[in-house]
Amino acid sequence: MTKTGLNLPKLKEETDLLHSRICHALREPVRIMMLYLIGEQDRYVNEIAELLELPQSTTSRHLAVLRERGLVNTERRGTSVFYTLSNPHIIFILDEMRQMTKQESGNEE
Amino acid sequence: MTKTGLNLPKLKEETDLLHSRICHALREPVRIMMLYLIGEQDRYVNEIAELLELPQSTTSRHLAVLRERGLVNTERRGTSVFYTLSNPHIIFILDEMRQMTKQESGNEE
DNA sequence: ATCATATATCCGGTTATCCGAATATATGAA
DNA sequence: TTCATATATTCGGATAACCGGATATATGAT
Repeated sequence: MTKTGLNLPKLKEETDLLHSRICHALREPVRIMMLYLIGEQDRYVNEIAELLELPQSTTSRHLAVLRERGLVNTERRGTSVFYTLSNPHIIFILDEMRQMTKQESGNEE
Repeated sequence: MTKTGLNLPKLKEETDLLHSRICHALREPVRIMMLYLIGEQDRYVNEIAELLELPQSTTSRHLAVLRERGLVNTERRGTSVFYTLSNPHIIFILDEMRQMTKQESGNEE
């Protein structure tokens, strides 16, 4: 009989949450770039579109995903909408992942 | 003119790497569960299938994704194939994300 | 009110991923 | 070799996410 010391139903619940909040948001590489850009400083939509060389509608849609998942907040300033990180810890997490993959690409045999 | 102190091309490259290695692997909640199960102890395919109540082919395909992305390694023992974490740090990262979403679900207003 | 700018949403079409049954492959035992 | 078990892969079909042009909405200035 297979066993585990993990509380599977509880872990499943938390996993579904972290998946829908974070993993889904990180599904597209450009969204990760957007988080880094916003992490550097608050930014408005066209600024991000220009830096990443993306159409405005595409940029806005990606930002909407980040917003819906709660990773960023918005703040209107005049006609612009500034995006801010709701929790800068996401950058730490991204850096950890980045670090991990960098290590591994060196370990190949 | 829009500016950033980030090295965008380099960041993009590293972001693409972390995305294809990690984010893509975490695209499905069951794959996250699999990492936790394997992180607890080395496990073979049917064991994982049973614990997660998934068909064998589905389980094997998901494990293949984790393998292709370099998150797990395999080791044959008799007729079974044991899966192991190639880098346990992934569990730390998952826990960080889990923590982050738990905090946020309490912050709602 | 009208215009210019900034952002969000809608639209259709395309592509990628997923699923699980069925099949193929690999190992060990008889 | 033949059989049983364990795992991997193939298959067609369904679903979900993506794209960017076009359009709608919101703000501020004249």
